[in-house]
Amino acid sequence: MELNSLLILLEAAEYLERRDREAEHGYASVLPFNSDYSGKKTKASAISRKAQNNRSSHNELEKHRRAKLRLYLEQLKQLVPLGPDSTRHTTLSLLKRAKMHIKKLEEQDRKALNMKEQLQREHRYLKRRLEQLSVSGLERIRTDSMGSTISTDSEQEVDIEGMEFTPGEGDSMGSVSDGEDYHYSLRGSSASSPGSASSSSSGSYTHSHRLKSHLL
DNA sequence: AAGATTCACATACCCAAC
DNA sequence: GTTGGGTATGTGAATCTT
Repeated sequence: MELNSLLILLEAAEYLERRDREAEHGYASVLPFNSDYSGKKTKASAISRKAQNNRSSHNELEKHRRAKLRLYLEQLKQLVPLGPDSTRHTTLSLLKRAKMHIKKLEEQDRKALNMKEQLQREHRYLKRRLEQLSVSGLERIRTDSMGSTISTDSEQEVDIEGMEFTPGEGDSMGSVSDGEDYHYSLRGSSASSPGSASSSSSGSYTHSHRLKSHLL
C-alpha cells in the first residue's frame, strides 16, 4: 500500500478518536458551512438540468473516492495482524490497530539497530584482539626457536615442507578443524600486517615449525 | 479563475442486542 | 418493536491544482 494512503488513514483514525472525545464532552465538531440541509431539498426542483448533471457526476466521483478508501482499508486489513477477538472489526478499530502495529514495528526496528551496532562493536574488538594475539604468539615462537640447535632446526625444515602442503590444505577449508582454522587465520593475519617484525613467509615458516614441534 | 478533489454533515439503511 | 452502532450515499462548502 502507498505510504500516503496509510498516512491518510492514520489521520482519519486520529480524527475519529478526536471526534469521539468531543462527543463525550458534549460539544459538536465545527460546522464550516451552512448546515441547513432540509432547505436544500425544497429548492431541488428549481435546480437546472446542468446543475443536476454536475451533481450526479459529483456523486459518482464521490462514490469512486469512497470505494478507493474501502479498498485501502481492505489492503490495510491484510497488513495488520488482527487478534483472535476480531470477529467484527470496524473502520475505527482497524485504524487503531494499524497505529499500534506501526508503533510496534518502529520499536522492533530500533531494537534491531541497537543490536546490530552492539554486534559490530564486539566484532571490531574481537578482530583487534585476534591480531594482538597472533602478533604476540609469533614473537613468542621466534624467541623459543632461538634456543634450539641449528642441526635440529634444519632437520625440522624438511619435515615442515611436507606439513605446508599436506592434503586438505587450501581447497578443503570447510572440513578443517578449529585448530587448523586458527592456523590459517594466523598466517593470513601475519601476511596482512606489513608493520610486523617478520615477513609473511617467515611467519608461515615459524608457525609451521611450532606445529611440527608439537607433533614431535 | 475554473475545474478537480476532499471534507463534513445529514440522512437512510442494515443488523445485532434487548 | 425499539434502540444503538456502523456504514453507504448525496450534497454543498472548502481546499487544492493548474
